[in-house]
Amino acid sequence: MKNKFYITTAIDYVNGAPHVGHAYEKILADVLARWNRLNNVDTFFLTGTDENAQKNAQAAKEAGIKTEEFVKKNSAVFEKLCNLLNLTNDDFIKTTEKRHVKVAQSIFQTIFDKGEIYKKSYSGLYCEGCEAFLAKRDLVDERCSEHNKEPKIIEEENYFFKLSKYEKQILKLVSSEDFIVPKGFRKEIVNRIKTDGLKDISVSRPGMDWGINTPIDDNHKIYVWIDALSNYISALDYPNGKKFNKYWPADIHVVGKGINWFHSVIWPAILMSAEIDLPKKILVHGYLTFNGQKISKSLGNAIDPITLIEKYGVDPFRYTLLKDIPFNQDGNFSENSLKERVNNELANDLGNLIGRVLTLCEKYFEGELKKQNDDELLDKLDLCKIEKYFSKYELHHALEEIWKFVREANKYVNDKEPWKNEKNRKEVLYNLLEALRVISILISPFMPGTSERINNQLGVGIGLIEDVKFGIHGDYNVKKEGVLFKKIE
RNA sequence: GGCGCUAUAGUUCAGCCUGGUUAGAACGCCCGUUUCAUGUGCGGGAGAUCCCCAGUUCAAAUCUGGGUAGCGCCA
Repeated sequence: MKNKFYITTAIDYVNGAPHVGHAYEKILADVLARWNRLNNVDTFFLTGTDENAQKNAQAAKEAGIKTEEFVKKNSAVFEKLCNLLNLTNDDFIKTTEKRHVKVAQSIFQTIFDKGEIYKKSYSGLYCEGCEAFLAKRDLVDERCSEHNKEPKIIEEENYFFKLSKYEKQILKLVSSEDFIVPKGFRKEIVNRIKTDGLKDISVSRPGMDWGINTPIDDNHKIYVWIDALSNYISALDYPNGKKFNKYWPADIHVVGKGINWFHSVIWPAILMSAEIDLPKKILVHGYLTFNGQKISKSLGNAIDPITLIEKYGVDPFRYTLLKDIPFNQDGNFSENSLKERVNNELANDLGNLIGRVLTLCEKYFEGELKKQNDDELLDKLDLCKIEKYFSKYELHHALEEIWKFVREANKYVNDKEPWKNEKNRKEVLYNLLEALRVISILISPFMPGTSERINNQLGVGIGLIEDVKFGIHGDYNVKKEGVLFKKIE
């Protein structure tokens, strides 16, 4: 009874430019969104930016630009990235937007009215350099490791959310096999709750000049939990929007492993308190390294994905990220690997297959092929396996399975030798065209642009998963249009 | 410190949950072969102390315990 699919990415801080890791998360979500659309599921895909974070204000200050302008400028880069990545996101939420501010405040108010937000004084180690409280482990010789300053003990009043009240319910939620995937990340959360329990958390910050005011106290801004996380429902026009009624609860929140806790524990507790349905799944992915090195600005290797896309094209970029990185592990993205994959898998295996088949069709039949009998080439495709891999989010395995079929098709051309065997030439080529049509459908979530180019050459429209079988199309009129992938170097 | 993840051919990974054929694949390398095709395709070959130690078992890459290394999370 699955008739809708709501998927989100985390919203990104805009204190710097997007890096490959941002691109990876968005592509991952996009492939899943596209896959659901292929399966005729009404899909809503959301991504966006977290603009209210203190980090952004700090970065703006360092850059000597007004925070509003800084945030607007940087946010636009993230939005541009979404376009360049060819994402099918249905909306792009920015947390400075009115529609979001309204919702964040109303959730804060709801929880406050319920008596689950209360004021308490809090004392901690405050570093003036960081403008933030530090934990003991951040200290080296009693000093802030970054600023080499001794932190002050500061006492301030904050509003706290009674997270502790939800310990039992949250533990039950996160213990479920379906909620946090993959299971390593589930264990991490379950063990942590069992060991440390849940303590109330601060949900406001006093004396800040950037962020959303709490509805109950103008001296306090809403802290990240209630602010940023509520983007997932503010974008749907909670509480009465049509989209909210249709798409909430989220089917998948795609998040990096660093923010698993916030999504698996804090966010559900906030929703419980506000009496809103809970998301169904938190899909946690690992981190990327780039050319073998940790992605960090200080190392200067936070290579701009926009540059990479311009250099290599968006589909090779999408393909390589998804093929190279096992979804439940950290992975490395390297230009060298991209080059090898483009040359071998895209240009040779797939591109050449399409080239040779279309050339044969044009050479012997001028591109026109009437419907023929099934030669069982398509039986070599294991769609069930591909579907299984998608259901387990093992996209690199899904791709591998599709490529097995590509190789089968190449082998089939060799075995049948249609340039030699006139007798069954027509049948063989027709079966190959059917194979290409099916391959185009299957790769469309990963490489939508390439899929479209294949479809154009085959003279077919956009297909769905239900079209992945022999004999759907009828007669073909194909036209070869150059090579699909140029080799690199 | 606590918890979790990872460790398998030169490289990137699969297999581990549900122990049992000569531990699979891709890339790279070597050899053969083909021309419809993008120096493309197909076939074959070399290449692995399955991180270490111990245990369970008739049997361990797989299960258990301990270690080592890398990474992550700790509100």
